[in-house]
Amino acid sequence: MTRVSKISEAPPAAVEEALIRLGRNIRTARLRRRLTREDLAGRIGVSRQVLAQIEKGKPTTAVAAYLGALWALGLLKQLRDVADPDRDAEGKILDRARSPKTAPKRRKIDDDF
Amino acid sequence: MTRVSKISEAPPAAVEEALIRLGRNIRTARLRRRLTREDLAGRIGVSRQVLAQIEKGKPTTAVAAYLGALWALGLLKQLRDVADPDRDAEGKILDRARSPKTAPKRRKIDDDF
DNA sequence: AGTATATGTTACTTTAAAAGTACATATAAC
DNA sequence: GTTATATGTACTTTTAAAGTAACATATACT
Repeated sequence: MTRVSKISEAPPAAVEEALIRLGRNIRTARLRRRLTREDLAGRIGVSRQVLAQIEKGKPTTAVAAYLGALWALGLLKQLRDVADPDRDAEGKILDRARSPKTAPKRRKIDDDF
Repeated sequence: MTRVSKISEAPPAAVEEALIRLGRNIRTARLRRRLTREDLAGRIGVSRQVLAQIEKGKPTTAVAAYLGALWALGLLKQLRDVADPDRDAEGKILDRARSPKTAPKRRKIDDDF
């Protein structure tokens, strides 16, 4: 970020809620394990301020910091199936028979006549 | 990032693999939906370069950009249960009966005498 | 209650993320 | 094959993320 993206500056409600929920869950997991912010932050390799922001669901924080928190809490495996193609029913339907290496071409200018 | 964190600079293998897998899955979902990087990036609100890095699993990219990609692909709901306290069996066991607002105190200096 | 520790918050500095641009290459469609 | 579009890559500028430090407040424990 920096020259912060629109998605980070004003995330859609669904994204904002997902971040807040994820942060809250990380906090709950930390407290259950009797870890201080300083402890967990140290294990992750970030400052305790960054961990505080993760627990608040800050959008601009590095994805690795979030995953690192899950990892340090032993919860990373729960991420394995997210966006798994085998589970993407919608995608399977759309993907009728092909697997292109790039998206199909769409012609910028609509055929006009 | 910037003054890049240890977790981003040299992520543990499990985190790195999770990022690469997630990025690859996002790419697969995009192609199945016949979306160009430019299209999807536009919907997310990031540049196409950032989307390219997401698809590679770049650790330092903002978490909101990743979640935004899942959101724009209709895959965000799969994240709901990640780190869900109700599913955190390990945490439940550790959390024998209490729910403190801060971590318990541990005494920095070992009782010495 | 008192005290030590945990967490919240702010200010400052350093540094790289992201946008924007340009050009090269790869792929799809013909 | 040709051509148009998609993707890869490199560069510059701008700006805020993350580290560090300091201090205030909240909470846990006795």
